[in-house]
Amino acid sequence: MGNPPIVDGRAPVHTFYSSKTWIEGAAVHQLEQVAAMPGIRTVAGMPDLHPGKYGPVGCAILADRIHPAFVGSDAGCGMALFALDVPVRKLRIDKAAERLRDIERPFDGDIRGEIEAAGLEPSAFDSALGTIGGGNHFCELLAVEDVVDTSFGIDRSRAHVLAHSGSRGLGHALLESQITEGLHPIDPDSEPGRAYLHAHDHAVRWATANRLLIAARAAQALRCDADFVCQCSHNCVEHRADGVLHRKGAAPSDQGLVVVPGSRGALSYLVEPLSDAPLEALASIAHGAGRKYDRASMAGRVGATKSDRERLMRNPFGGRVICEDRALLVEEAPEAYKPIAGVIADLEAFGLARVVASFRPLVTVKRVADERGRREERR
DNA sequence: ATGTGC
Repeated sequence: MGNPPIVDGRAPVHTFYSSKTWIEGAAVHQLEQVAAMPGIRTVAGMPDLHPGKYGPVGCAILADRIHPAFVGSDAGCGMALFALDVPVRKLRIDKAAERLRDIERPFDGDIRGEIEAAGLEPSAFDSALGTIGGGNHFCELLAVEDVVDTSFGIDRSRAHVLAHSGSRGLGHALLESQITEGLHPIDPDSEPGRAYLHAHDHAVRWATANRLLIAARAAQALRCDADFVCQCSHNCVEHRADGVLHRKGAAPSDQGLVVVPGSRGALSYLVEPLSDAPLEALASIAHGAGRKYDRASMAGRVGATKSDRERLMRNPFGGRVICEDRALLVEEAPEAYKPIAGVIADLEAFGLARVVASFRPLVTVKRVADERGRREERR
């Protein structure tokens, strides 16, 4: 079971974090505000809970209607993990980092073919397919740190690739269209409800195709092949028999293995969600470490000098960080995130998941400046 | 988060 629910006439709020886990009061307040809204049935807060723009991040919300705000502006955002057919010992980190820079450039392959192969309708945002995007998105080359459960076939020697990205302009346009209409809850069985779910499902499938293409580009850049391990979305909504289930920064516990990434300076974990987890967790688990500090405060925390930036371009394992956007380099510093070990410990303590394997980052690719260096000029 | 903006 989770902690005793917060109950006072509102929908029950079940939380799955210990008293030792850093949770901002503002995030708990947002959770309680959600629970007080009409038509909300149950709310589940995960150990990576933190405040968000349209509501708390790191939670699952069961409601009678669709709340586009709970899905947020990046429907379909999620993680995909692949095993590369190259052993880590054969990789030179600096060479790999140089090669991986290329994947942040626009994809110059057959985008229309990729869209068709994924069974997607063309959209106005397809030119971004296969690219990482901004914010907390990344593509990471990893080494296996430890395999706790050998039954899933994780090979200790192989390098892995983890893609964290979403639906780019597609999901953004979807939320913008809802804001125009007043951002109110929608009956899933109404015509607008069906239209939202249709556009949402399209964004989720686009985001999935995006992650697969990012990983394929990474493998191609490293001259190797990639074998699929797992993938899921942590920003999405699902019309189920028991209601409308929203996951905002929450990974599904009913769709196989899940990667719960730490910051770019910490381990990431492959976990097996447990089928006998408490129902109050709403078929969900944490989606990552969760932010500890807001973006704006990070320059003051990690410094903004040249040597500060140089430190941020390495990780504590001797790996590399490719991020040519100075502000982003600082905003997404490892210090901005909670320690992942606590999040994993909570998932295990509350019976939500167990660890299969852990990974350490070798190269994290984020923004790369384009030819004209425009992203740097803005700063 | 954002085909990220005058």
